Amino acid sequence: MEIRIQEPWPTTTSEAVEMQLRLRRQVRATDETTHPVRTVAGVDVAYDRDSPRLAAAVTVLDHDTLEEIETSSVVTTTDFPYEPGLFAFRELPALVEALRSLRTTPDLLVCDGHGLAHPRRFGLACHLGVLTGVPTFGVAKTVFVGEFVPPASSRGSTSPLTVDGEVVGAAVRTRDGVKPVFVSVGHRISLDTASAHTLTLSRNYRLPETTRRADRLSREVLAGRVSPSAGG
DNA sequence: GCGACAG
DNA sequence: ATCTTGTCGC
Repeated sequence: MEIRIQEPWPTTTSEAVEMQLRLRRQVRATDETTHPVRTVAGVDVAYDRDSPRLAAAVTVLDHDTLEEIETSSVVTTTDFPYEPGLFAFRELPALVEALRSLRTTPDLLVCDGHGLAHPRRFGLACHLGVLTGVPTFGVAKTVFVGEFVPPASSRGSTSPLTVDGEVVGAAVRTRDGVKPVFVSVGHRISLDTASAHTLTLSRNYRLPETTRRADRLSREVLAGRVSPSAGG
């Protein structure tokens, strides 16, 4: 898929924050999909324990059957240190490169992390959505900002994640009696639709199948068991 | 000032 | 994120 980037990529913390504050105005939290969702992509990054090496992976699945349609991966390094609130600047360059070599343009992108449920309302999912123009949402394993009342213990239960009364996401129970995941809007989708997709994609495990596949591929590639950009 | 802090 | 043994449960 094509992804255009004209601005220089931030190098410092202040430049990164500045970019987030500027780009967040482009985020739209409403459903904008004009055609049925056929393909859903999951993205994830794996890091090497003692080197700046990292592997980014994308897996495109058929929305209905969850069968793998195409994959893409890349191994590279990063200079941007991990900093809560700015970790998108660590992962995005590699993810964009992996997405670019995709021949398919996914109808939906599922990110490993938050979207609007971020200190400046512009997490990785929002950033990737604005960069690609594709509807995105984030599914995180832990809360970053906000408060919530634990949803009922049965699969499908949800409860709002709020910051000073503002709903920034939702705690979604994807499995009976298992810790909920935290869903938030990235771009061009509503929270309800994102939550519904999360449940659909997490029928047998706590995390969406998209995220699980991308996570596994990124680790395999980083370990050298699978060659990068091998395609689907 | 202190603690918390997506991956 | 990554490092790790055993353990509880379906």
